[in-house]
Parts: sequence; C-alpha cells; structure tokens
Amino acid sequence: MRADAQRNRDRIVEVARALFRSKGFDAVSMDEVAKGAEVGAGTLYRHFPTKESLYDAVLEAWADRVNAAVDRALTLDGPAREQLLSWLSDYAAMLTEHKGAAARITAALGDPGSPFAAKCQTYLGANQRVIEKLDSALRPGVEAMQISRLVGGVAAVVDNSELPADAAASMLAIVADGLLAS
Amino acid sequence: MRADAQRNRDRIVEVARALFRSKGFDAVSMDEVAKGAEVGAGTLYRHFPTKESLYDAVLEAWADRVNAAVDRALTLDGPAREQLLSWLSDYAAMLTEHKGAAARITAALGDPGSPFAAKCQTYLGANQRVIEKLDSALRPGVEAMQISRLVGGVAAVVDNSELPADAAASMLAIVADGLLAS
DNA sequence: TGCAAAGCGGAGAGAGTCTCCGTATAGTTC
DNA sequence: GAACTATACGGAGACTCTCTCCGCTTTGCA
Repeated sequence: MRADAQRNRDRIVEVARALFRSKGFDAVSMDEVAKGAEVGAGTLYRHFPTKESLYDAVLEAWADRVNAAVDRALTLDGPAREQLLSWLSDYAAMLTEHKGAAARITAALGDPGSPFAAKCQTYLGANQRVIEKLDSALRPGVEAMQISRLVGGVAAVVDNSELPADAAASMLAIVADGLLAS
Repeated sequence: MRADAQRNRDRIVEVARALFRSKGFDAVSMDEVAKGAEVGAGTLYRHFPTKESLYDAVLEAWADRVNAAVDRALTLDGPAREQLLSWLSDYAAMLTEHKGAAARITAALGDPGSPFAAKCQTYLGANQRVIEKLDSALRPGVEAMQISRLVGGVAAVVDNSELPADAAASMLAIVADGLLAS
C-alpha cells in the first residue's frame, strides 16, 4: 500500500472510531467520516467498500480484550457462579461499548459471510473455553452459541434502551443462574 | 372520517401488514406500500405520519392475543415451570411473528413517547400477571420489565438470525430456569 | 344542485449510501 | 533528477429512502 493510502486509511479508522463510539452506528454518515478524515467519499469507499466493513475495522482490537477477559474470569478464586457472572458482565460490557455493536455482532453469529465473522469466532471460542472450564457446574448440553446469543441479546437490549449497569447486571444474573446446573 | 379516507386507510394497513410480515420492517419502503395500496405518498403520510406509526397500526390486534396467551398458560395444569415456559414461548412467538417487531417493541419498553407505548403496557401487564400468579415459584424480586426485556432480547436474536423454533426454545428454557427460584 | 371541508396524489426536498472517472501523486527505473 | 506507470485521490452525481407541499378532486351536507 502506498504511504499516502496508509495514512488516509489510518486517519479514517481513527475518526470513525471516535464518531461511532459517541453517536452509534446509525447516526454516523459516511460523508461525516470522509469530511472528518479530510478525504473524498471515493477514497473512503475504496478503503472500506461498505459502512459495515468500516465498522469492522473500528472494532479490530476487541479480539485480544475478549480473550483477556476470559482468562481473568476463569482464574478468579471463587465458585463457578462468580466466574461465570464475571465473564458474562465483561462480555456484555464489551458488546455495549460501541452503540449498535451488540445487535450487529450477535446477528452475525451464525453467518459466515458477515463482515463480523472473525469477531464472532472469537466470541464463540471464548464461550467455548468457559464451557470447558466450568463444565460440570453448567446445565448439561449447553452450547457456546447459546451463551453468545443470550448474552448478545441482553447486551443489545441494554444498548438500545441505554439501561444503567444494575439493570444489565440483574438480567445477566438471571441468565447465569439459568446456565448453571439446577 | 370520510368514506373514501376510511377505505384507503383500511387498504393501506392491509397491504402494509402483508409486506411487513413477508419482508420485515426495514426492507419495506413507504413507496412500495403506497403503490400496493394504490394511493399517493401524500395520502399514505396523512394517515400515518411516520413509518413506525404505520407499523403500530399493523400490529394493532396483538394486545388481545397477548392476554389470551397469558390466560391459557396460567390455567394449564402442571408445575410452575411448565406454565412459565408455555407463556414465554407464546410471548416470543408473537414477538417474532413480524420480522423486526421484537427489537422495535423491546426497545420501546421504557420509552413512553414511543409509538409502541400502548403495546408495551400490554406486555408489561401480561408479565405482571404471570409474576403475581407464579409468585412463590419465582426468583425473589423479579420484575415484569426484566422478563419483558429478557424475552424480548431472545426474540430479537431469534428474529434477526432467523433461528429455528428449537433454538428459541432452548434459550427460553435457560431464561425460564433463571427466573424460577433456585 | 351548489359549496365548503376534507381528502387525494405526485413532484420534489433533503439525507444517505455508494459509483464513476478525470486528475494528481508516489515510487521505480534509467 | 527526469520520465513513466501503477496507484490513489476526490467530488459530482446516480439511486434510494423518508417525508412535505400544494394544486386539484371528491364527498357529504344544506
């Protein structure tokens, strides 16, 4: 990639990250991103052929943080319930960090053609690790996809309705208790 | 209302219901509805000032069916878990009946200014009745809003990803067990 | 039958995503 | 350092969508 192209790409992602974070996916227009990054619309669309692909680039750094959160939760001293709850709330918090991300990523969970497919694999892998570690404490037959969708659903509701942290926590507690063996 | 206006209104709602049900909220354009109902855009917008208000009119008949579903579930013979599950799956099924409805209605749960406010009250009231009836079997302190949001979140995921009924059922079972006292 | 009020409908404003293509520049080769 | 080519730039505008404005038509009452 030519040096000017790389500079422009970096600037676009940086500007887009700030805009998406503060205003949410829908409320940011591509024109706005182009103007903010001081490039033309053509340049923006050459780097990112759709708005979703730009969003994907903005969310790039998340995979590492997801894995770190799993590691942290699973090495906690304490009962399985506490480890599970810690992971679920970290997971939900990461999903709601950017407005609109939770619904979008969760919708892409079963769609290999989505621009978010790589991120979904990370999430599914993280939940798979949780299942393997907590195994016997969990409801028999529970799958990574179910956890991903349940928590994604809760996160999407929290995000959409801009709920406070305690509302999110109480819903996650219900999900966690449902996931634990009864 | 003048007779011609009433006829047009009825035809618009009928056409819109068919389109929304088959294609989902986002994929239907107002132009399409106007053309299908053989009216001009102006006529459509006089009857329904926004696309959401048209959607609301399309969903009008639901309130009765919600209350009927609660009645049916709560008079089932069987343990609380069975009654709860029956209601939750009816509730989720109704929310996913029209593509896009689950997310929209659930997002409006806490917003009195939404065009769906009346429908939300119906849902909250239904869940409140469930809580009062099952009371001692449920997790202490559980609220109608929490149930509405949890099931709405699950329904939105099911709807978005077009999941089969058994995937929905397994997630609702987890939520139900979380809602029951442990 | 005549007339005001109510309703109709389509052109078009405004906003959004995304494309096309003439122009400019980076980086290589002599 | 000059010439050349592949690469990148940028903005006008095509297309689509929601929603408005306003001149024309129809209804229903007196």
